[in-house]
Amino acid sequence: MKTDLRIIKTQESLRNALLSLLKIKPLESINISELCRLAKINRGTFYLHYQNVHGVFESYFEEIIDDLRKSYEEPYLQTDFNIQNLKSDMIIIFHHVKRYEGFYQIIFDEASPVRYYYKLFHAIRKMMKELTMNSVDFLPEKQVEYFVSYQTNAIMGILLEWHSNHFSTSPDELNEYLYSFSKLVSE
Amino acid sequence: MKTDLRIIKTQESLRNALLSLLKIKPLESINISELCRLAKINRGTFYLHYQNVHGVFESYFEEIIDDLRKSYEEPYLQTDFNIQNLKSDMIIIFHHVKRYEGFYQIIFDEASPVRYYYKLFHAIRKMMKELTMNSVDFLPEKQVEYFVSYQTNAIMGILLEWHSNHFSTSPDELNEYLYSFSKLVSE
DNA sequence: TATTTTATTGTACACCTGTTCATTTAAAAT
DNA sequence: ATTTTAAATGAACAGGTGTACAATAAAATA
Repeated sequence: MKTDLRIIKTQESLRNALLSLLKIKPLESINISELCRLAKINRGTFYLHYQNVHGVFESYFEEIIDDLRKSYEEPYLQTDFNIQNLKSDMIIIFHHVKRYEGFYQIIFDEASPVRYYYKLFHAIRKMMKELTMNSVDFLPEKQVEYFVSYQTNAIMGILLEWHSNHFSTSPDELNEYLYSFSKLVSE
Repeated sequence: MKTDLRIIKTQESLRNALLSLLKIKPLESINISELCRLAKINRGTFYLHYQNVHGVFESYFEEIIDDLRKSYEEPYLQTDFNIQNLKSDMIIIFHHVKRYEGFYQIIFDEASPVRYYYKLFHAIRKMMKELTMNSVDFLPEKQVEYFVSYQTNAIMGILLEWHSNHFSTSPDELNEYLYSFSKLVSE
């Protein structure tokens, strides 16, 4: 059973309207009424699909996250599922964020709900868990969960620093850093 | 020149009203009008002090962060500025979050602005920088900044995991984990 | 094509928001 | 105690919010 065409049309209009508005003003300043006016959608209809403007943005962000997931799976398909080392896998994240730099400016904006941060965190965490699961199987399960979150968020710390300098470092340089940091930690 | 008594009274009323409301409903559902009604403050007056409900909460959070800073400085005063090792310093953070568990439930709530996360991040980062500065002076400055953010956010990853299990692990246990993870990373 | 289903619309309502401005009132300064 | 300063108030306004419901129109189905 496929989705009603009217639903697709409504959601597309709203997304396009949001993308247009984002080119001229920040997300926080966009309200439902003006979004609906631009999208030529009745305001009541809006509430049949989303709760607020963030809902429209979030549905777009979910597709961007899907793109990250695909980037992660690709190399495995190519190399016949040979597990590569953690560091060379993480460069995928830096390239992904760089590609959608404009969006990640919004994701990491102070006013954005921390929900966006969590969405990215969980996407990266899932990769991280696959990569580290085997190497820490001597740890109790609870501790493994903590370790994966610890590792994942360390990388997100690099993203935060990257954002604070307006993504002015290259993905390759960041990957070098990441590699050297993991050598550094336990001296 | 000290603050006008009327200002203090207004801000106190609003804070008390917010704390009362937080006991019965989530932060996101509290609006300015009801907050002012409860605080017996004219709504126009509210805008002379804050932009939104989060502003009232944030001013309270800043004092909680100050408390963390003080906890961090204390041991140095006691032990005559002997720099202890990184792990034993970080347990302060776990105890702090546990003490204000109710507030950190809100700070880490999906709907909260990521600004709160950043506030905590920067407080911890400042401690982390002091603690690691000397041991990585062979790195170029830019890389040091990345490393400090990497290290800081790793610890915040533990806090995220802690929050997701409703702070059910003890601070001492978390500190054990943190210690073992730093041994683990570069195998 | 005719019929059924359901998404969208238009209208209405009570309430919230952010701002302005003249007036009142309380604190600070003399 | 009186004057000066400035914070708080109350009223008003245009616009946004979230919800409800009957009417319309477009898509799916037979």
